[in-house]
Amino acid sequence: MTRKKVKLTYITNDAARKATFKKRKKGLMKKLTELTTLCGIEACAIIFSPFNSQPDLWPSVVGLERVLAKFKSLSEMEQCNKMVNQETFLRDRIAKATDQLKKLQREKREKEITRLMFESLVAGATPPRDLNIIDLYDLVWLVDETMTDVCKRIELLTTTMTEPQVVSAVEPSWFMEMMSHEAYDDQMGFKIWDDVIQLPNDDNHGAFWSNNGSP
Amino acid sequence: MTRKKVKLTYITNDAARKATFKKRKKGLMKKLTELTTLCGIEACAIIFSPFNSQPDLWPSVVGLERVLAKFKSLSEMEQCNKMVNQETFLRDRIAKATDQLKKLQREKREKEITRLMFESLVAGATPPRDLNIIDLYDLVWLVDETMTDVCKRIELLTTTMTEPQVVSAVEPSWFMEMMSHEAYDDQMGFKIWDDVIQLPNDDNHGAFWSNNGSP
DNA sequence: AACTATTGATAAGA
DNA sequence: TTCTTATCAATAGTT
Repeated sequence: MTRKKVKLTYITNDAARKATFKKRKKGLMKKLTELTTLCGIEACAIIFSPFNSQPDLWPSVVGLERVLAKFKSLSEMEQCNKMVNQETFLRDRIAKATDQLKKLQREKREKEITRLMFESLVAGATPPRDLNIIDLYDLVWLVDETMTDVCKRIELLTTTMTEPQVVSAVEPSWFMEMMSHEAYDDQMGFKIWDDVIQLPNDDNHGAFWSNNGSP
Repeated sequence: MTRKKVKLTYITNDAARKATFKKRKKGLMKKLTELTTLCGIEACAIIFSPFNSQPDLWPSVVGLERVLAKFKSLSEMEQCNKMVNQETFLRDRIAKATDQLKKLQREKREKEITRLMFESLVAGATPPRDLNIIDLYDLVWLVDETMTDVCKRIELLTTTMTEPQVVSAVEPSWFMEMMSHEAYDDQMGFKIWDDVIQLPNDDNHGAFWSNNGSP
C-alpha cells in the first residue's frame, strides 16, 4: 500500500528500485496501450535499464521499427518545429507551481499582518517591535482598509438597526475569518516544492503583499 | 469525474478523443519522467497524432536522439533476444484474466449446484427438472460431500455436546456460506472480458466443476 | 481550463 | 516471488 506520497528522487535501495521499475514499466506500457487504442494513434517507447541487458520496447519490434521509420522520415527542421517535449512539460508545471506559491505567500502575508493588527489592538496600542518599513506600510494599509469597513458597517447598522442586542451578539463574518490564522508556514514549501525541479526567479511585480517571510 | 469504467475501444467522438488524448499524453509523459528519475534510467517515447502535425517527443529532441542512437547500436539479433514487448505484456494479462475467469466460473457453478441441492431438499425430494447428466453428477458429488460433513458434525456434537439449546440456535458457518448465493451471473463476463482483447480456448483440464452455464 | 467522483496505479507489507 | 490493500494519482464527464 502506498503508505506515503512518493518523493520524486532516485531510489537508492537496489531492491526497491528494481521493484518500482518493474511495476512502473508495466503500468507505463498499459498506459501506452490504452492511449493508442482509445485515440487510434501510433506511438512507441524504448526503455533502457540495468535490470535487462536488452531494452524494453513498445510495441513489438516491428511496430517500433515502423514508428521509428516514420519519425526518421521527417526532416530535422520539422522535428524541431512546434514540438511538445519535456521542456514544455516542465515549464508548464513550474508555472502552475509558481502561481500556487505566490497565492499562498500572499495569503500567508495577509494573515500575518492581520494578526499583527489585532495583537496591537488588544495590547492597548503598544508599539510593535521588530517591524521594518515594509511591514509597517502593509500594516497601515490594512488598518485603513479595516477602518473603512468598520465605518461602513457602523453606518449601515445606525441607519437600519432595530434590535441593538443582536448586533453585539453576532460577529461579522470577515472578523471571524481574520481571526483564524493558522497559516501555512510549515506545509507551504513542502507542499509546493516537492516535485518541482527548479523555480524561476520571482520578480513579484503587480503583487500588493510584500511577500516578506517567504521560505 | 469518471462516471464509469472506461471501455478500451477507439473513441469515435472527435472532441472527446482529442480531450482524452491531451490528458493521457500529459499523464504518460509525467509517468516517463517519474520512471526515469526514480530508477535513474534512460527512456524515450514518440507519439504520433492527427492533432499535432509533428510528433510529440519525450524527452527533448537531444535526449531522444541519444536514446535512439543507443538503440540502433544494438544488432538486430540483440534487439530480438529476450525482449519484453507488447505481445508478452498482453499474454500475461490474458493468462491472469483466464485464471480469474476459471475461478469465478468454478465458484458460480458450485453455488448453482448448492442452490439446486437445497431447493430439492425443501421441495420434499421432488425430482429436479431439466437436469443433464453433468448437473446430476455434480449434484451427487455435492450431496455426498455434504452428507459426510453432516455426519462428522453430528458425531462431533454427540460426543462433546453439553448444552443442546445452543446447538440448534447457531448455524454452522459453512451452512451460512452455502445459503448466500447471489452469484456472479450478471457481472462475471463483463468484469473479466472487458479489457482483454482475446482469450485462448479453455481446454479446462483438471477442473472438477463442469463449468456449465458459462457466458 | 477547472472541478470532483470514481477508477486506476502502486508502495509497502504479508 | 506473487498477492493484498491502503493510499496516492490519473482522469471522464461536467461546468
